[in-house]
Amino acid sequence: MKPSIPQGTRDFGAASIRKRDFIFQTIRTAFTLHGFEPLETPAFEKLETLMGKYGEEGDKLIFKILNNGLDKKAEKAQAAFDNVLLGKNEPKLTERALKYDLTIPFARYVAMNHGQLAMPFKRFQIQNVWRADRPQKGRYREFTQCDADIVGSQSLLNEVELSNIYHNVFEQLQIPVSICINNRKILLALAQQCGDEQLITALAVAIDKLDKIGLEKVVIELSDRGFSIENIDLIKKYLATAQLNTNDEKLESIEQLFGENELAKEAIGELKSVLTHCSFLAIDFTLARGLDYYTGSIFEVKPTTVQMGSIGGGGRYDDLTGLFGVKDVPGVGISFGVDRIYDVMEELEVFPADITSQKEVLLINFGEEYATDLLSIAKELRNANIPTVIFPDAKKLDKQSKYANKRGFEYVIFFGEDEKKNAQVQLKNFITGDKQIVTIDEAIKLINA
RNA sequence: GAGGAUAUAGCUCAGUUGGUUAGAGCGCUGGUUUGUGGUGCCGGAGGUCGUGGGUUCGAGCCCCAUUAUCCUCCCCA
Repeated sequence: MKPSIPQGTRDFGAASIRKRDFIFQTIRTAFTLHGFEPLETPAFEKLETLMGKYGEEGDKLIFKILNNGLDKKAEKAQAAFDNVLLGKNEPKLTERALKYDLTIPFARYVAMNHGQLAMPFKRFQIQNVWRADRPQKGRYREFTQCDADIVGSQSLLNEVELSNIYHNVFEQLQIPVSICINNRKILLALAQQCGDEQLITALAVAIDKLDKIGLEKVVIELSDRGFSIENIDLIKKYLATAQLNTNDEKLESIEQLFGENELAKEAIGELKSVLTHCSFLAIDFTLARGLDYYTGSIFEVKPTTVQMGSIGGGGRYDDLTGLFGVKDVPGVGISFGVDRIYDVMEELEVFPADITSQKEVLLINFGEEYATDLLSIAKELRNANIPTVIFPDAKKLDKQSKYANKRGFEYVIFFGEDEKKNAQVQLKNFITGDKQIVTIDEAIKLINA
């Protein structure tokens, strides 16, 4: 058979792992410096833990794991399978699923352990998640998320801290981004004005498309969804804020639009409070975000110079653990999409040059009789923190040298008959081509220089 | 779920209106200095043209089906 990997997955070679590690390190350091503690949860959860948390679409995109020992009757299995395809829970066929994001498993963890956790609880989590989505540019079926959440605190200071993490990390990674903020309460207020808070989902879906399909088509979609002409007129006025340039202008026009609406006043107050400390944030009243569990601030990060979907997102949820029977644990969190960040950085060519080159040394093998010497040279080099490879076979020297060249060793050490007589080594710099005969200690100094 | 594109050597691709032994670059491999790589020069291996049918005297090229991948929309990181 022709070897291949499943759709939407990737292998990571040495070069890409080093680059990915660079991103992970940057994010992990920022999380740690802001006092978040690490957490890991299983790759798969009980299906019931995940189902119904991501909306109808989300349920279909969850990777379900087939049970072992399935019912042998074909019709029964088929019926169960059809249920699963409809996005229903079907314990006879599948009762576990790969995790879809890090937030819901985290909520499950908090709900299970809230008695023991020191509140406010701050955790970060860097793990893979899986989605049975159709892969395309910047979209994978297995990808890595880096989440930081704070639960057990209503304070907007948390929003400020998380915003600062976004700001710091993308600055360090040298990705020009716009970090957008909005507040779900303002959308809820808009739904209220339209006569029904339940309309928020339909409203959010339509509004979110503004920059993609344009105002006219949004209006058409809204009217298809049954919004009245007066309501659409209101929504149009609301969307007009997207044209304004500054946060102040946007806030002002929204204030005028909503007047004395309590929710709107709350939302505006919260936005202003966060903006006081984070002037880099950009208000975007058309930002909606699909996930239903957000209730307050919502964030989204987009690269400004590269065509790519959002590379980060998050928001406040007042009752995430309520889904698991634990009330009154409000929280707020953000997420980084490492895979997209990687693609963006690759496109912008902003990976530091030195992460791909390692100061490694190759010891040329002149034959079995030198094994003991090579091992002790290697030991000295490694004690000096120099990654060292002993070429295992006494192949021709040009073969060994070619290997050194191909793998990108910075130094090669020759230790053969002549060198052994003088208790020295020949150190060759494979970048410059310079050779010199020196003692091992001198070689170590030269390499570490 | 809807739409579009592609499938030829290990990789990236070319292949002209269907016409003999299907090409290039890179990579791999051997030699060019029998203790030294990268650049040069010479040589070599490697493809039942995604799969299955059909049209034709003849198909990499045309038609149908199928599978896979990529891209767009939906949705998202």
